[in-house]
Amino acid sequence: MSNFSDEDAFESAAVAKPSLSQRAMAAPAIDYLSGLNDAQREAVVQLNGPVLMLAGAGTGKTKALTCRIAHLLATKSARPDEILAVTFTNKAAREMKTRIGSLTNGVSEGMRWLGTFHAICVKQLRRHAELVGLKSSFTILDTDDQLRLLKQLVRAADIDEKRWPPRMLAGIIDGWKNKAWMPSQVPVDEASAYDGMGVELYTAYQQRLKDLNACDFGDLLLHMVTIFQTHADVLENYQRWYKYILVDEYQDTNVAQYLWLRLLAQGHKNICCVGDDDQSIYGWRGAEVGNILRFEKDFPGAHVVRLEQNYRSTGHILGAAAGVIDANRNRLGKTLFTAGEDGEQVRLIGHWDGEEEARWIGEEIESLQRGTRGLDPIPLNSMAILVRASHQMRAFEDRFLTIGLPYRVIGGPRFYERLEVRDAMAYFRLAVSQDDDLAFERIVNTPKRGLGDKAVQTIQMTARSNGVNLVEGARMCVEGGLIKGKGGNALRELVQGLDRWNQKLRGPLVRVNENERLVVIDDDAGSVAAEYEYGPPEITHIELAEMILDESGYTGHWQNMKTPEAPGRLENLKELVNALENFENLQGFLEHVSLIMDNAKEDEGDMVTIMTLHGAKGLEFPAVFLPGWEDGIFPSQRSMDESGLKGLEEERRLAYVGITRAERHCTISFVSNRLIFGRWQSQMPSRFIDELPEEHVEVLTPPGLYGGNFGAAGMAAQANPASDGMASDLHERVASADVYNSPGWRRLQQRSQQRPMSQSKESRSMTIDMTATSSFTTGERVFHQKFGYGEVMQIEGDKLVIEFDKAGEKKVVGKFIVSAHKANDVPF
DNA sequence: ACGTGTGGTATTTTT
DNA sequence: TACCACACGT
Repeated sequence: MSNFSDEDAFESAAVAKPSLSQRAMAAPAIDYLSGLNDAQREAVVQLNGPVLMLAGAGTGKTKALTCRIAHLLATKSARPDEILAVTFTNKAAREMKTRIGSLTNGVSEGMRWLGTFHAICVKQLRRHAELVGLKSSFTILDTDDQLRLLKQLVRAADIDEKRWPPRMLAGIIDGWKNKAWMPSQVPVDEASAYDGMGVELYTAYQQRLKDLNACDFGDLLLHMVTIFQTHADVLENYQRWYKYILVDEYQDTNVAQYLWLRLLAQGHKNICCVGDDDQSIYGWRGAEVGNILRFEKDFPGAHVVRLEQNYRSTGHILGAAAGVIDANRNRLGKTLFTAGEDGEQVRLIGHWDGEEEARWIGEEIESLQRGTRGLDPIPLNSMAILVRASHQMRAFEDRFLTIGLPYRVIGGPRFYERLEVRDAMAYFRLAVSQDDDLAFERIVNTPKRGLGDKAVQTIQMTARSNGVNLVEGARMCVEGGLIKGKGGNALRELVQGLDRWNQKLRGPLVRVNENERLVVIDDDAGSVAAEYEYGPPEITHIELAEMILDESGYTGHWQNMKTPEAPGRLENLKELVNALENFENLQGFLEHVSLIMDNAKEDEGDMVTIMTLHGAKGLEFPAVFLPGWEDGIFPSQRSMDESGLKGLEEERRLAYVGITRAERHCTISFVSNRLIFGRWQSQMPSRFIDELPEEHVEVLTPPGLYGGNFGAAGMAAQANPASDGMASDLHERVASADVYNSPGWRRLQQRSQQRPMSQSKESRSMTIDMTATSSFTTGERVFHQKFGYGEVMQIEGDKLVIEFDKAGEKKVVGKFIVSAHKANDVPF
């Protein structure tokens, strides 16, 4: 079937210098085993056969994993290139690589198969692309391209895009690919998804991808699984090559990844999977916790090692986390313990609304930073706010901006997902290959060239009827006079630019004469006679990139734009060009960029981190704040609606992940009233709060004269079930009812000041007004960003009359005021 | 062809 | 409330 052979596929590996590894082996072995506890050591030295390493949060899983690889190398069980080590993120892969490197004196250099699922699959697929109808030069589409393509197909199928958004189709197809279903393998009961057109469109989409010589992320795995399943010879070669297989975050694998792994491990079964079923939080993305739960059945006789000693968190934090996760059924079961101190209890506090929650956390952060309750000062870098959904970040950003607290938001749009970066990349892609129709579509009228829908359609028609790519089609349109005037001229310039940049990229066309002197030939047609070849490029790929962005008018486009975000966009473009330095050429850059969607550099300086719970997995912080623990927010209503008990359990694991990020301080909070989609809603505390064991929790009383917070929570609890009657399944109602009788709930109620309160708008806004100023008292020293320090003279609703030291008497809204004590401990 | 208005919608996001 | 996508008007 294929002409693939060991020598062929692994040629560079076959000639890998044994001398290097031998030299390293000869070097005194680093004592990597001594720093391990018993369980870790067992997981490291049990080299042969299937091993499942169940590694709880903070139990030193990466350490065990890297030591295991070091051990494989040190015992010469495998050469570096015979080890397949798979991670989910580039970050994890990088970290693993460096850590192994320091354990082995650099032997890990040769680990060519250490990487993400996707990166490794690309490497494989480039060699066997023809087996699935692709050329090895295939391009990898990002989600943006994918969506645009699907949109075209949906439109062509004459489907109502309002009722059946292409996004949804993208999700459906992704889901199918995650399950390793080719169009023909989609079960009948699912095939009719998307207005009965699901499979039909999936088929068309795959065909379109093939025509474009492209694949999406899901295809990378799917194609390799297909190849392995249909070409036994190819599979066998890989099975023989990879002597040992290691998998990180196994609980997050989807079916396609699972099949890929199982196929590769089938021979020797030397597979070591590391994971934690309690931290499986990507089910909505196709991850199957079942994969890890089933491991022992898949690999009979598997060694199961539990890492349960936690080195990260205090006893109370672990206890709280354990209490929550304990409510989940169907766990493999681990009990984390620590040799360290109990530390401080997890703190729990309720607030009137989100604004007050943000204000309180802001002050709390500042007091931790100053050092409080006899604790050492904690730098901002050691603190994080972890939210369920990114929109919750805003309240904190607003607040921190007004009080001037430095913060960093992680997990916004990623660098390579930014509009301007994608546009620039599209230009680069076209310079490399004019066959990239999607790239052309993207930039043909960016910057504005006066080419609208009609012009683009003409180009597409011309290209299609002549069987050429869009660039060629555009050329024909210009030369044939189909597109004239301003737009025509601009298009001509663009096409000429693309040709020019492509020439710069390839270098001048040359020919070697008898004296072996390079002779430059005028390159006109692009058809190259056999005796000609391209000389070395005259300019570097970095200069070329700058030239492209400049000559295309793209840089100018942003320079002329006076919108506030324009400077940032230019900044990103500069950064993009800077990133090129790490690569040999543009092609190499593009190849990697499609897979490396890392966040751009993290800002320097001492700042609080704000991020989602999902983003926080794998990280740790001395102090963690977990706001928004309210039913509907967290656990998220949507998760429960869509996935029922399964969804709830995944939310609970998310809660577990959140708590276990904390090393020493963990503060959970909830509010009684939240503005959701522009509506004020009464909130009920999260059911997870009542799963926190009482002995590990300290309930805080919020500051403020009125202290109305818990009263409000009581109101929310009463209001919610009544107004919520139509919602939800039995399980949920039972769970809600439980809240009233739970110890946690009674505790909260006892503390509450039952204030009569109607549901009317007036009374609610009045209450809000009161709490808005409730943190201040007359005579209190306060600080205002603009007016500086002052003293509260009078409180009028939500406004304060303040006598400022410098600015005199002013009336200001309470939310712009911050108590002075954080800036000055003993002000008066 | 491009800018403005309106209505519909609204998690989490490793690659 | 806020944003985005489309439809409409110029």
